[in-house]
Amino acid sequence: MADRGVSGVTTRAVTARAGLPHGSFHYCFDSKADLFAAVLGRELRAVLGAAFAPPVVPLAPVERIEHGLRARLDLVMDRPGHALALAELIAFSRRDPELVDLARWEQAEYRRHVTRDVDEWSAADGLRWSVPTAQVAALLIAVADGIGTAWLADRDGESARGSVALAARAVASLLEGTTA
Amino acid sequence: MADRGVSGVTTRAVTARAGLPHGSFHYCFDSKADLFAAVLGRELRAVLGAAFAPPVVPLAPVERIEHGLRARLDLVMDRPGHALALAELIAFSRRDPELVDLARWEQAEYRRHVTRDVDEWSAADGLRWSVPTAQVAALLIAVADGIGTAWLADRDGESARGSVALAARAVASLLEGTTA
DNA sequence: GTCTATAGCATGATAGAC
DNA sequence: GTCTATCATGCTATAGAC
Repeated sequence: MADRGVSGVTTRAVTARAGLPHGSFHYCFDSKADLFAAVLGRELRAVLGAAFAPPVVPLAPVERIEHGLRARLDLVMDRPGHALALAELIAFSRRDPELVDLARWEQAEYRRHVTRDVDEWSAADGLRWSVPTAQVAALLIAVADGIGTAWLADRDGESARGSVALAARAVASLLEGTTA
Repeated sequence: MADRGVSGVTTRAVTARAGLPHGSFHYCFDSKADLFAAVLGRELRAVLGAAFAPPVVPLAPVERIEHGLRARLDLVMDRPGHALALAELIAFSRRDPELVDLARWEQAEYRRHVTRDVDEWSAADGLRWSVPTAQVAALLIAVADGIGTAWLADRDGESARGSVALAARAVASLLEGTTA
């Protein structure tokens, strides 16, 4: 999928890459939709895990936010084909009722994770937000997603990193008692 | 494409929907890739046009930014199938060298437009940004994109509008001489 | 220009030998 | 469980009648 895109994923291509005969496909997966569901589930869980794997060192708010956004961007920049494929698979899966539920659930879970993460370090540093942290989390996720998507299109790393730094400053301004 | 996704766009489906015989396809378009290029080009130009069609009334900076972001979000919310199809087509087109150049060019053009727009109303109101406006534009585009994508997934309009309002406040904090 | 018919191929899935 | 062979279908594209 990373090499040839979603449309390049045929049962034949999959088994050929695995060095297996074509017929073996259907006793590993019931159908192609079944394979897509498995891949989507695994990848969404991987993104969810990776986003919080490295426990962040103590940092000032702006740096902390920037660090989180950068981690997401690095994930995309390190494996563009991979990120591209996942984006394509997610876009594709929005048509399938079963897949869309899976993606939706994982996304809600992701948002809960980010919200809790923001809650935790804000509390630890005695910081207060001027809006509910769930809303801050939703914005952070949207920003990270948008910056990653933009980079996938223009491959302009400097611009993407600039957006990250800028976004971190902007979001940090939503902390109470801050001055721009 | 809006109804059945990119994979549902077959030469047969297209001609059937148009009430034409199948053979007519290839004297309207050289190939299916040709059709995709035409659709992508038209849609990208439409987005580019719509984003600046309604000349905004005099507003304070935060409201002005919020208005712009809302306009983009409304485009998505008004025609989810349409937005979904475009997102899928863009994801798909990143595999094709010819299509990717088209998308890239239009995206650069879009960024130039937004930059100029920000420049214009900032100058008119005598406002100054603490970073180059091109960077502000890149962030605005990423934010708008991310919020739209999030809404396409969860269909939570309240959350999306909240993100827009929040993003507007956050971005406005990048204006010089502002207090959060 | 318009349309029918078909070539030529790739696909997802399965039947059935071993 | 493993693999070959094949089915039935759907696809893009084109040839050729009118």
